[in-house]
Amino acid sequence: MSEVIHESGEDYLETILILKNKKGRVRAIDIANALNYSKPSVSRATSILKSKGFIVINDGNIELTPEGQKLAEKTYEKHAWFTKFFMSIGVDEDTAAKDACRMEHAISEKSFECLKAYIHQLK
Amino acid sequence: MSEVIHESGEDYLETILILKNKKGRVRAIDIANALNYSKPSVSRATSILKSKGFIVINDGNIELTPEGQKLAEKTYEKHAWFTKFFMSIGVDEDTAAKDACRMEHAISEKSFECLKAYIHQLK
DNA sequence: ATCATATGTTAGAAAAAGCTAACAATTATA
DNA sequence: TATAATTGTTAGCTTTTTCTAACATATGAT
Repeated sequence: MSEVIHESGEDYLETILILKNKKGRVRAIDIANALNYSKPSVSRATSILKSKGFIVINDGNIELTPEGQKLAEKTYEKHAWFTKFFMSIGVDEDTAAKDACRMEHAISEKSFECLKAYIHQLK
Repeated sequence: MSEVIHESGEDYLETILILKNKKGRVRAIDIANALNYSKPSVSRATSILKSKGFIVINDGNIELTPEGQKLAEKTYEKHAWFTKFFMSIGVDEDTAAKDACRMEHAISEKSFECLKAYIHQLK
């Protein structure tokens, strides 16, 4: 019943956002393919996200609520920023992407803002 | 049976290293107090770490094996580095410490080395 | 309209890592 | 030494998040 979101929940929301922007429409199967998860895993995850108010499902189409959208965007921004930043300092693309996937859940808003500002001011 | 170490395993090893350096001797109860975990949780975790060859237990004294020591040091170095770095860019101590606790598991050796080198070269 | 393929759900298992309750063993004090 | 306190372990539960197998429902092509 808790409104708490877990790491995997953030991953699902982020994936939904990316798929939405890429294809317009998001079904459970698209998430399963994107994350390489089984259909039942996605089915369960989406039903939890729905019950917590992060998504709604109309006719099989999965949509982010404003709250879900906000969270997804925050997560995605961190993901994109870290990927780019790591690559800019010499990390190979593969490692950069993989690490970004974890950093996006590990860093707080506060530290992220400071980090972005610090790196930005360098240029 | 896998030799894989998980995030929580790294936390235990790191805690053992810190306690060892602080007090010389490490018992299960010390870990429980340090991490605010129950005794059974520590009991189980140490028995797993032992079976994987990261620690040995003599007479109730928990000791890192060379492999355990190496991993603990790597984790601790990341922890210390991130804490200091975050604080240096304006993050409050509390947030810096909490974030470092997660970053230490999230970042790869590769990215960490690049990051350290990049920040160091700035000065 | 029927049959095949694609999509979604239910049921039940597993692993990881925490917990409490209860018991065992050790250590320390009166 | 006997009792009390501390430390460690066992058993069994919980949550989170994955899985497979089996079933249900939709979509789509002949």
